[in-house]
Amino acid sequence: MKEQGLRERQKASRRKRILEVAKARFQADGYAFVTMEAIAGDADVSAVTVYNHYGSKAGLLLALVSESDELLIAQLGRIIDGKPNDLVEVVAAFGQILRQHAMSYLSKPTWREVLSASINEGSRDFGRTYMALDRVLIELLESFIRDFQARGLVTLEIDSMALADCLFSLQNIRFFQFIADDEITDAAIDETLRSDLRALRQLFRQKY
Amino acid sequence: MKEQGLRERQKASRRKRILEVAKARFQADGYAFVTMEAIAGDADVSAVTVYNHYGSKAGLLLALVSESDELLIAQLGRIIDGKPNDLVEVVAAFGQILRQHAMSYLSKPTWREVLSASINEGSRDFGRTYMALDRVLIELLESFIRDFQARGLVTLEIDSMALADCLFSLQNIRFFQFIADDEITDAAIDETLRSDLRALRQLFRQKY
DNA sequence: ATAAAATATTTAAGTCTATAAAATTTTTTA
DNA sequence: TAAAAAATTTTATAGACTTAAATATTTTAT
Repeated sequence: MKEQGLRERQKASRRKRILEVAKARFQADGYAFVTMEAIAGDADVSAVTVYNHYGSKAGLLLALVSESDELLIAQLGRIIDGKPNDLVEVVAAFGQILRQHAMSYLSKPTWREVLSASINEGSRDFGRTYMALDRVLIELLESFIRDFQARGLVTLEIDSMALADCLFSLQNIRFFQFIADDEITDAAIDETLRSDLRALRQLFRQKY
Repeated sequence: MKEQGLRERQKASRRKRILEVAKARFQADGYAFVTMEAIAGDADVSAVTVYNHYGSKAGLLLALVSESDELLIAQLGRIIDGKPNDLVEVVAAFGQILRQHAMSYLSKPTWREVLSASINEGSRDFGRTYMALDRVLIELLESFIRDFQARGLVTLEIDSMALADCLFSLQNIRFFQFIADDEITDAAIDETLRSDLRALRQLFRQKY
């Protein structure tokens, strides 16, 4: 740890306080109904200070989301403990944990704001923050694939990174669809993802 | 055609005029810099009327995008004319045409607004409009797959709809990534998509 | 210890999207 | 031709976001 002056500590504590009250407000009243003024008021700062720290209302949301990551990663890591023998099951479990974690944290409408913002801010600072989470998840999935390779269940020929990226992406777009539609259930998306992998297996198993 | 009263015709013509000036303005000045007032002014209506017709600025954009569909579908339809023997090539061509069409119509920043809005409005009216386009594209891809099946290149065992949905989705998330990042080239995404399919083929070819 | 520099926050003012209600115009219908 | 219906405009308002200037407050250099 490097020496922190008073100024830096104050700034960090203000920043933390803003995020805390934002989370409480979002959960209590729902994202759309919370004004930036209200958050600023709760945190005893001016609205402009909130903007200085987080850039936008969506920025606050993205900061909140990336906060919840350690927990998610720990949960996902446990998939491999069961020594699964089927990669399809791993991908399905991966998707399911992601969706359940997401739903335990925010509602679908609020997640839509998150995804929407992450695309819109794609190239900018905290758009990248969100992308960085994806990167971590892909690396986790890659480690599972390498485990399969080590156990002789997946051929070493395969570029584990490419496969991880692809399987994660497939899972991810189904996650998008899950979030986009209020009616779609977790079970329905799970079945879609399995159906995806089934179709791909059938396609590539045949020689042509 | 059913008989249209004067009122309906006036409404339709106003609606059309609004979309036309919006398109011109967006292309000339860039989406972010165009105000709703400016569009309304160009179309000789009040700003509220623009909102009445299209709901929001993003709504205008989505209406514009779905306008360009017939052309796209015609172009995509031509893929099958070359009688390709490799489904991977079909998917790659599909993605490439989609990206090129998109880029000829709007810039990446503007497309980010479109995608962002389509997620955010997921459940509502024109969020569905955008989803409907996806549906059409999936059906087109399915017809290609059935063509492959008819020619004995793909086993009849496969649920062509499930495969089309899955392959389109994979292509689609790569499209999202293409749009999200200003730096990524068309060629890079093409390679990623091919690498996806390569990895999947290697995975499912092996027996396990 | 203190003046100067650097940093962060606040105040104030304004732009733009979006919505709502009331008033107005125009077309349709009886 | 008067009443009803439909669409638009006017007016007013909330809230996200931005910018510039003013105001502390901490840091640093003396």
